[in-house]
Amino acid sequence: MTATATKSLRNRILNAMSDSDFALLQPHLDSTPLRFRQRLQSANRSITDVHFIEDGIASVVAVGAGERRQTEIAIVGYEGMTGVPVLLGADRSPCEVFIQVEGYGHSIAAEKLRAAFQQSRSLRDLLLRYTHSQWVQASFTALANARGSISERLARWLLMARDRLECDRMALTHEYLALMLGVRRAGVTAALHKFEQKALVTTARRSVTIIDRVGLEQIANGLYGAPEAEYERVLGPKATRSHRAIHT
Amino acid sequence: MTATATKSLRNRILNAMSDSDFALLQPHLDSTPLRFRQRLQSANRSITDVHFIEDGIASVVAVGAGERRQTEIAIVGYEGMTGVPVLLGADRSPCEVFIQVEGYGHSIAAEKLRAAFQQSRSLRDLLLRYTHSQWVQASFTALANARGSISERLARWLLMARDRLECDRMALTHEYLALMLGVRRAGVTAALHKFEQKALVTTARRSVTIIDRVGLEQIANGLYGAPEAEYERVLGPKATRSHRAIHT
DNA sequence: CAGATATTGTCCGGTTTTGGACACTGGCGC
DNA sequence: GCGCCAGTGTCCAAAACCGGACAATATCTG
Repeated sequence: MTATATKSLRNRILNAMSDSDFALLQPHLDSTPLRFRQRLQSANRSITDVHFIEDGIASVVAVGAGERRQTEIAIVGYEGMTGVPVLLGADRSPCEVFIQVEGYGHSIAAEKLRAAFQQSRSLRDLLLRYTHSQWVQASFTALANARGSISERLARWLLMARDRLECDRMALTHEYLALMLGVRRAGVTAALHKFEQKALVTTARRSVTIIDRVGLEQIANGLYGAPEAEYERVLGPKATRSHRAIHT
Repeated sequence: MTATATKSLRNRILNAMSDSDFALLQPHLDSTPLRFRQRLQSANRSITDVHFIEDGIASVVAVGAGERRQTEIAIVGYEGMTGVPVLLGADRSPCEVFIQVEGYGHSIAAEKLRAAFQQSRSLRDLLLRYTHSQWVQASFTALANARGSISERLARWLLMARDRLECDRMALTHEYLALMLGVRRAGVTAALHKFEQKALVTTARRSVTIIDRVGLEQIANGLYGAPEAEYERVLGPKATRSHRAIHT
């Protein structure tokens, strides 16, 4: 709260916690840039630190046997955090986490977070509620993958990304989208063309811009919405408190 | 430990916990049958009680908009428990849980479990480690749904069910398997025929019997194994302690 | 034993997706 | 100003899968 170099926090988890809980974490928080394709966690390797994201998008990806067998499980933006396994007492998991859209966040050493997690019941409750919402998101990813067409899944993905970037224009390649959805690159191209014909998005090289959000939600056909509602339900309304300040 | 009506516990979570943690739960545990198709949790309705399964299989299913849009996220047998959202501080979730293969288990009121969860650090750690393993299972379900063929997914499912029933013969209909995998019933029939031709299983009405486990693992093609290994890693080896006894 | 019902076997056409390939293009570095 | 190349548009044949339907066979009920 000193006058020098304060920065407002956007991360909704950090914002939602009590002052005392925040005080537990603040000494250990480091503001760090999140560069494109930066790997925050590797499969089956110890998770050293956890990131509360301020801007950008991180992907949680399950990797099976064989390099081509991977797909996105969940995405994390300023509404969330990476490293959920740390909370659950697993120092590692068979999933990778990497930055899909660059931005920045606040990192904290896994042990420090874990210590605070053990110390404060209210912090624990908050972080576990977020864990629940991420679980729900993963569940609906599984549902979307089982029953959804490429168009439906792509629409869902674009909407989820938009929510987290709070910006209609997203810099992504078809190749990357295909990797995330676990489909062929050409399939993404075709689906985007359909969206463009219906005036739902405009595309350019490395860029997709949403121009009809409601239309996309209709395309997503029920695959978008439930996890988002669940997040709001358990993490409370967006503006519970004014943005917290942090000095850097 | 009285001589009358003691029953050995098979549930691996109950078996893995310390005596004192078990003592916290035991007064509230009720042995209950789990009947076929019994619904243990409904989507978006308060979870009243949690089940530590002793025998049988429960399915966690995500239901989207439209009745046909549902698919299995995770399965739970004697290695686990239902009601993970209760641990995470959410009294409900947009998923259903119901009994897929009948058996029995020990139920406990959600508030009682939650109270014990808050009271004992070690109990909390254990239950959260299980939560992690269930998350990993759900992640690989999402991966399987995205990238796996019907055969691969069916092989994975049969192996997971076999692990939980510890029995090679399973009583299930193609219709039900199709519902779980989120595919057409005829697709399951065709895949089972392929398995039968390769002498991996034998089938009968309402019955599938695994006769070549290793062969099925090969069919599953990397989709089976990782979640199972993660469970063993975080929940410890199977026979950490002798089976606990409970009087009923 | 005679339905009635549940379950499985099978077939169809049509759609979606895949794997692989190749041409085109916009923008960057030199 | 030119070449390079990541990124995109497009095509093909083959496979997988779907929705729907109907027949055949177990199993159950009375």
